[in-house]
Amino acid sequence: MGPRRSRWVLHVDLDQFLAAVEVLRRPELAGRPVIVGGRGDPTERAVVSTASYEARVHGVGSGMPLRVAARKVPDAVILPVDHQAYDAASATVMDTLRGLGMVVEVLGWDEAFLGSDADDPEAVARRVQRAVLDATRLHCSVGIGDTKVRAKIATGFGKPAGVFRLTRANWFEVMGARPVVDLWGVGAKVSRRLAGHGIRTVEQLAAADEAVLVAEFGPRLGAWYGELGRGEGSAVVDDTPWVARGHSRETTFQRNLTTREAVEDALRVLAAQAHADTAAEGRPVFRVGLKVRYAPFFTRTFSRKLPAPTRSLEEVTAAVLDLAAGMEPGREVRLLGVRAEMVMPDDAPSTSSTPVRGRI
DNA sequence: TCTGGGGTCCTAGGACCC
DNA sequence: TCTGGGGTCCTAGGACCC
Repeated sequence: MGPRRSRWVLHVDLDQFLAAVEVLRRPELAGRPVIVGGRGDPTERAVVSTASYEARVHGVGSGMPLRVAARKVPDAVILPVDHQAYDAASATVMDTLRGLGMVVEVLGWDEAFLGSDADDPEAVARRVQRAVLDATRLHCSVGIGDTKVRAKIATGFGKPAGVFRLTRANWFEVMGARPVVDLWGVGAKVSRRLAGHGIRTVEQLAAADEAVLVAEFGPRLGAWYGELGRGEGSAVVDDTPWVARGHSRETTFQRNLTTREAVEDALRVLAAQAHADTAAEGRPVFRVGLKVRYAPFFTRTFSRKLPAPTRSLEEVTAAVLDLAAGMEPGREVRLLGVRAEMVMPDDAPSTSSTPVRGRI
């Protein structure tokens, strides 16, 4: 179908997705605090990917060290991340959404935008929830908006398993007095920089002088933050399949690496994995990156454009090892990562209008 | 509390060229 | 001898999202 502007944007978000999938295949876990993260071992260096609502009431959330989560909820069931299981569940959900006859833009494992021209979007939302539940036994929440930003933010007010409508008509009533960090695309850092200009709430951001925002954040981001405060932005839902810019593999070592040989061995493995991901797409690599996190927690990146795009693992590996020559000798290494950026296919869409576009 | 892994996009500064 | 202005490419770093 391609990009479509429709009357309504619906944002569909599965509730506690990873934990819900785990509970489905282990029904005895229903009602218990379930935490999914790392290899499921709270003594390891790992963080929480998803916690069930029963675990969240104890203050456990995504990104929290597994060790800490386990201490907060001693009787929690801690499970390893099982990519294959979530991929499969996600595929069923997305196929179900596509089967409803609307444009579907997949945002990640557990999220999608839908475009609808219906007179009664709440009825559409309920139909979506029913279809997903029937097909997968998973619950989802649906945000209804007149822009993507509003639809996305609306979903949070619908959770769990609800529907919420956020449009130009109620944007300031609902969001105006809230802190800017509640906006999709504003994090702690930007929030702090905005506070430096006396901008703390969504309505203050909406009314902010664009020249001030541009001076602080640059031409694109500055203008975009202003729009964000007003809930404005794209309402185009695009089902064009996503084309990855690159692939990366990184590992946090359970024990820091201390020798040159250990670093090189690890880099060969990571380079081979990243290269395999690009090879699976049949696209050459034009740039490689190396990420190093020294102990205790200091991160440095190196990258280099290759003399010419290549499909060769040997060339990718050689470039990575060459970049590693820039590492500080003698410092303990906590994490290593390798990134391979691919040549874009000729028919790929150039770039999006939305600066922040994280995907899983 | 001691901080994962896989992504994306933006900005800034220096090099280089005209 | 000192000094322009603009454009593009490259790399590092920052911020955010799920």
